Amino acid sequence: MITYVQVLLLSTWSTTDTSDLKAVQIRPAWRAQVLKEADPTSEALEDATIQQRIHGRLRTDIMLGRIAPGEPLTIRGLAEKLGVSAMPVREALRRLAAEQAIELLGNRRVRIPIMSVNRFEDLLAARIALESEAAVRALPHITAETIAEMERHDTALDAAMARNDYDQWLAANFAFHRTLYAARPDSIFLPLIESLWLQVGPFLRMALENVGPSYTVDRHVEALQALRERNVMALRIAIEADLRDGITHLGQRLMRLDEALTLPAKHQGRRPKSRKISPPPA
Amino acid sequence: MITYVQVLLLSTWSTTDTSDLKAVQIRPAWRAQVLKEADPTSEALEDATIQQRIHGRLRTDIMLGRIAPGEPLTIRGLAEKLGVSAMPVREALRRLAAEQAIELLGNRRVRIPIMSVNRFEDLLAARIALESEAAVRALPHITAETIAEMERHDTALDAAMARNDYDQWLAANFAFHRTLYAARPDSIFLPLIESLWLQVGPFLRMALENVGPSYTVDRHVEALQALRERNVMALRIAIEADLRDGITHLGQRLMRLDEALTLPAKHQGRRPKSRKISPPPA
DNA sequence: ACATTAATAGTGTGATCACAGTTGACTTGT
DNA sequence: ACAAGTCAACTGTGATCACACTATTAATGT
Repeated sequence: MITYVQVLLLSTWSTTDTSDLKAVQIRPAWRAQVLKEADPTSEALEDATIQQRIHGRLRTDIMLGRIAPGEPLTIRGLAEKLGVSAMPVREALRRLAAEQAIELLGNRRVRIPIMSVNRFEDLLAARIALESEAAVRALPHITAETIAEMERHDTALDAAMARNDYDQWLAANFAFHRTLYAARPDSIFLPLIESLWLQVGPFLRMALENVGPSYTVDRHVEALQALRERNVMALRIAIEADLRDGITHLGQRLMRLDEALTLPAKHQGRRPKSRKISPPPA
Repeated sequence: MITYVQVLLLSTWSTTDTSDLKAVQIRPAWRAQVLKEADPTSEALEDATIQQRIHGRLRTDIMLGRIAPGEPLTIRGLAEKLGVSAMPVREALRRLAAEQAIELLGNRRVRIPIMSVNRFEDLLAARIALESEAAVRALPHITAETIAEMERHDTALDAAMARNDYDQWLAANFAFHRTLYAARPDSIFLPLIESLWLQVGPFLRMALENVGPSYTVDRHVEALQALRERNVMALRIAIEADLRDGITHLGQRLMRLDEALTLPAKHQGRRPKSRKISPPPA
């Protein structure tokens, strides 16, 4: 008899070290979902540079969690896959690294950053601090059209949730918030907030696929109501509650994970402050 | 090759089906801490890539306001000035653009973003929101050495102010705050905050040269006192007061400076109309 | 047999070149 | 003398190649 463990995938990586092995079944849904080809969005090629298109594509792929953490990302590989030269790809990757979306490790490896309890809590706190402030500062610029567009995104969100389309669910959720914050012209908040989304996206996607959507109370309608009433305090509360509700109990399970994992591996000692992967001993 | 996963334990059950079994290693908070790229603070690294050195140098130059807004920045010009090829320079510029430090205009022009009243107020609000939160979250990790280092930066700040050395004044001020926020390991706040510093830096420098240092009350000693007492509320208040006091009445003179900035740069090209980032599919 | 070493394929970095579009000083026309 | 038109130099973008280094595979030794 074999004991199976249902787990929430946080990250994957590869190595040749075979010490300390345990058997776990991996659900097929976790298999690496590589970039979908022929993404019909194709925001109008316009006159954008190739680097911009590559960047935008990889950006949405990461934000919506279409790229699994641990999946190998190489310049030449992406260039060949996307049918372009290596030049635009490396600039796009450099840009994504500056946005904290990917990590460029020193050993010629690129990966999506690993999620940890501390990092998750920090990301949530930063999102609440920035997004509630951005919402309040966007409030004076809200028009009826803005609210209408947010409502459209909200209905798209419900529809996506109804058919368990996590991809569209995440996209609609981000679009809902983005239209709110982008109402203020020349907002310096949006780039910072989207950097946070890029860091949370891959984890949210995996959490959704394993736990399912967790919105019991629709905070979006509360936010919309606060917008109509021009109620600053209600808006701030709604945004914070939206972020906290949709995420917190994922964070609670994350806590248990940390306990469950630190316990059996206590003999590994404290986590090293800074450790380099040592080259093969000569 | 073996694939490892970092997982969150959700549930366990038993069965006899052994299909689709894979070997994984469960190690909590495992971090492949290979040297990350771009440690922005310490640019004195010896084995860094050329692109990293260029990026770090331009980064501090912008943050301390050594590059005047409107000064022409070209890839080949910087490459020749720094004695390197154009390749590292363009990647460094791309990275700085992603950090909101510079603007890549559509008409083949690069510039430091111009300051406006709205943008300045947004930057101040974002700094307060992020930095006070980062300070509070760093508080549990503060040690005596941290406070000692911050005091050293504070004395350096006073010394720089005494001799009107705005360059060192700004550097010491940023270093003071950075050591505080960096006390929390793996802080995701620091990159976001430094992005804000990069946007405020050029303007602060110009304001200093035109108005002079404006610290009447030293909020840094209050912050240090709050750190020693582990007083969360006092720390938050001190940080916010520090940012607000040091900047606010600079903002009052912002109007005149804004005119002075936009006036001589009339032929710098129009603001890019389509500066928004490509939204994900909705 | 297993660990160690050598070899090979593959990686990011940096340099150089071609190209289309822009800039800005110069030429030209009146 | 002054404005409009012109052209050469310059710009960022993208492609291709060389190089040092790495990780994976294959060969080797004990």
